[in-house]
Amino acid sequence: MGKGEHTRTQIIEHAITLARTVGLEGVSLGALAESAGLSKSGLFAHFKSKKALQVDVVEAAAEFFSAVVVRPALRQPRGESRLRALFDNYLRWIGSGAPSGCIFMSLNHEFDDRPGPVRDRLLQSQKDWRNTIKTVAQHACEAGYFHSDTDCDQFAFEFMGVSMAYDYTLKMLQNPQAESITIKAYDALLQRCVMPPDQV
Amino acid sequence: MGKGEHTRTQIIEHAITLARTVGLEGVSLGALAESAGLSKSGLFAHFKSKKALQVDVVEAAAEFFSAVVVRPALRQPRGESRLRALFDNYLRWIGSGAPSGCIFMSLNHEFDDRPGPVRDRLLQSQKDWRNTIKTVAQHACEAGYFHSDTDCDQFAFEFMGVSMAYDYTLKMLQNPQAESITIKAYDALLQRCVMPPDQV
DNA sequence: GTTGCGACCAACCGATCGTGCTATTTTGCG
DNA sequence: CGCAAAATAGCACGATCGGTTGGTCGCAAC
Repeated sequence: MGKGEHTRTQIIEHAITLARTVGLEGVSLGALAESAGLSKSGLFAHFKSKKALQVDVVEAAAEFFSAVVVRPALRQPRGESRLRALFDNYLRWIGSGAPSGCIFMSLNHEFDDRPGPVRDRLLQSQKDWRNTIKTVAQHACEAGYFHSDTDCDQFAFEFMGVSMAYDYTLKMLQNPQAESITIKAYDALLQRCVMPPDQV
Repeated sequence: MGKGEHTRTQIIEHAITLARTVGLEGVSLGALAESAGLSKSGLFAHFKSKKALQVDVVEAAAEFFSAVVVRPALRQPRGESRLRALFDNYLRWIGSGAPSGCIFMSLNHEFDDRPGPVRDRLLQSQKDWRNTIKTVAQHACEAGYFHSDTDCDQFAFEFMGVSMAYDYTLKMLQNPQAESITIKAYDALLQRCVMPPDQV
């Protein structure tokens, strides 16, 4: 990997950090250059345009998400433990970071009414994520952990709901009990889906 | 109401509309002036600063929310029907409008990491709303509709979760079944809280 | 009829925006 | 080392940003 590639990666990391607080549109090239320690034109040479930079940022964030949330969970055996890992990792993803919170939830709201390549890439990552949840839930059904008639689309929907409420309670309300409330909600959701032990 | 007041109200309405797609920071005074049919300076004369305008916008949105969601629900009798009305109105609030979606959910994500008067006002409205949900749920307990040991904070949390997932499924995923999925999720949440009929 | 005031506007300010074009420096290879 | 290529910086551009200034217009009170 050449030097340019390395710098480029660092730029994107700084962009992600800035975007967490001011949004992706709010990241100006001047501010980003200063944050990354380059001149504005030196930075700009790495990207074709600001829009392209934004797409690259979403791309990088999606890759990072997959690396720390999805792939580790997929290394767990199908069924309960994989589902558990998916939830644990996601909880950590949302709760950690500086500043904390899931960057995709912010970006989703920023771009849900802004058609274009950024929204398109964002939507793709969201569909992937949602599909992952759904598939993992289906495995839980096949493994006999969930009721076989569990609606896995519905499960994914409510799973996302709990996660969003967590992000909101953590970042906006700054409720220190956010995590424990979230775990309770998730447990309640699970309880509706799992087979009663005497039926296993 | 003088002419100035009327113009001012119209400006804020245009600002709310624009903010739905570009965010509140993204509403420039120039674009807002053009949208409202005034000169930039003519518009600016109505506000002390852009920040003050933003606070006024949040204020107006909160008032509107209260008028179309909260107050009509509070006219219903305590217990089941008031809770039902609260949910129905909120669902309509999220699903209607142009463009659709709850503007507070967007603003929350935009300002959750931006300390200042806008965030403060936003947080206040969120606490009010959350408190409304909680209180209405408590009334449902007192009326014997909910189990008396229902955790109403937990209920409010999960209620918000379902609502956020709705907003997301509607605006980002653009799933036409968003509403029916949401109603199912809400019913499941209710089912955990309501007294079984034979115990009533 | 003129005086006073609220509503509004054109022109402008310095700063910053994204984005080119042209050096200049730095890097990696022979 | 020397040298081409890659990486970065300097500089300038038109546009737009939030905000200011000075003033005009219509209307109501006197």
